[in-house]
Amino acid sequence: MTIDTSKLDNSVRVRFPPSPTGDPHVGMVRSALFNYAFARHYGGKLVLRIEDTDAARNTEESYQAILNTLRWTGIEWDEGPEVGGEFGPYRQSERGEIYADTAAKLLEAGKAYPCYCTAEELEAAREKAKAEKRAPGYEGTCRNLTAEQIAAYEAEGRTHVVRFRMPENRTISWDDLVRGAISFESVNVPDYPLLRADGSPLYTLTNPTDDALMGITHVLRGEDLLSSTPRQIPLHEALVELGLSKGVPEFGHLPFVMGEGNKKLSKRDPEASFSFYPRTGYLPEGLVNYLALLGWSLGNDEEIFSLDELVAAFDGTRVSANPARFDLKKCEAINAVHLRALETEDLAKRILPFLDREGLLLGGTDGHLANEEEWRTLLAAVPLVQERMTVLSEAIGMLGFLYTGDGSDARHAFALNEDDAAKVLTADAWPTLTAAFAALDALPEWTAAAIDEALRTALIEGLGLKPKNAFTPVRVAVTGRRVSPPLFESLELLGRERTLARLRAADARARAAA
RNA sequence: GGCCCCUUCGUCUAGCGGCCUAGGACACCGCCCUUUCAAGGCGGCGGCGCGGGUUCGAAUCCCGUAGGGGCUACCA
Repeated sequence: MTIDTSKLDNSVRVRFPPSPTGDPHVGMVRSALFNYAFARHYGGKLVLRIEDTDAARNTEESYQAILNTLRWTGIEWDEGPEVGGEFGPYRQSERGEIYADTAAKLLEAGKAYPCYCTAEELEAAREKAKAEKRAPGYEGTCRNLTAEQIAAYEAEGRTHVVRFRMPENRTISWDDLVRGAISFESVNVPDYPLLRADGSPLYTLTNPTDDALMGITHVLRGEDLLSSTPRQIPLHEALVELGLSKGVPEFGHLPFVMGEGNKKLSKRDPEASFSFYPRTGYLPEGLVNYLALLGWSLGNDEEIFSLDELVAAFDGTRVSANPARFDLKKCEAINAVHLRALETEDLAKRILPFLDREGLLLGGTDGHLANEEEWRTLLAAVPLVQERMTVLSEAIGMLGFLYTGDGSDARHAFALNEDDAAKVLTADAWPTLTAAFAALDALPEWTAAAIDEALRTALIEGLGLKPKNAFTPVRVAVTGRRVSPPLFESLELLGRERTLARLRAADARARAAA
């Protein structure tokens, strides 16, 4: 909203700091995307930092999934795991000494203090405050302990956490990149823990410390962290005072990505999980485009753009402060536009793994998913289905009939969709099928144009059928479904042998029903 | 409860005092095209939460109010 562009040059350094717990979430991907676009737009750097300070919740699978997610999406990080950088290491679990040292300095300077309250005592205080309708935060019990009191606690064998000492009577404010002026009164921000009783660091310490130490200039993160900003700013200031940091970063809080109802998109919703998209056959181009639209717009009426175009346009000034509802229908529609724009060969390559996953391919040599014939068929079929698809997995249903065999090979055998067959291959369909068989069996030249002419002559002129009634039984007989790619081209691709065999089988079925 | 954020069609948004009888996209509904389904074309439905101000003039500025959301951990 209000960005001083004079300060935004190639010194821009932003970061994406995921916590490797669970499946990557689309909200997380959007956050990474905005940071990436912002960094690239200003010629700056994107730092990937893994915030794995909660050993109990982190998993290696999640860590790998995050890296794979970013790669699939096309988000490249300039510093971080696997690429290194001068501010590493980039996994917080490997930065223990840095945090211990920082905490010690904070403690020594009086910016932080040991707190001997037990979890039970804190819980009791919270309950009491709630009952008395007071703010339930930490009340500063140990904020001004004397040396004697500390010694007494130690003698008791009590352990302590380290708390940050919030400044008193101060208005903490900043100019949020997304929301403009925001301010909190420090009395409403309790002293918060930096170190656990076992001495291990908490997010509250590691996140600002690393932002400071890694020279982060702009923090673009979710709105859920907005209320932690007033505690982080004084910590940043303390780090500057201690000579550990050059300055306090700018903050921008991105709107939530919502799901059904008015709740944050939860892990319950299948579309919340990033893995849904590659699996279903969304394109990176499509997902990136849609995700960028969640809280951002180009400003004109254009909604279709590439990652590069996003980078070119994303200056950080057009981010909306409103929460955005995730709309899978629109995501599909955007994806479909990108899918339709693909070159034939490109689309064919992307479809291949889906056919393979379904067991529809015999496969080629040298690790190719398809043999030459299968690949040629696909190249010819792609133009027929391209504008009928929104996601890649749909190719399975639409093209499956071309990749089913007669049972003698390793592929799935051809099978009719039972619902469609029951509706269409009825008793009165057999004359149509018989006539179609005869016309095609006699056809000298097996091309779409010739098939078209032969079927029209035999069925529409010969039997006096309406096109819809003439072609639907043929379609179901040969492709197995009432909805298929264009019929004549489909028959041409399928070939005379399989077409006639399927017509004959369908004819027999229809006669049996008579 | 306290603190903070948010509020334009069902959804995502454009709009930053007059260009707005509010524009686009998705969804939805018609019609056209058509061998199915799509795609495409044309058209339709549908919105500034409410109340006060400020102003010649407010979706746009201010105040209030209502509603929604977040935070309030020795999680991140």
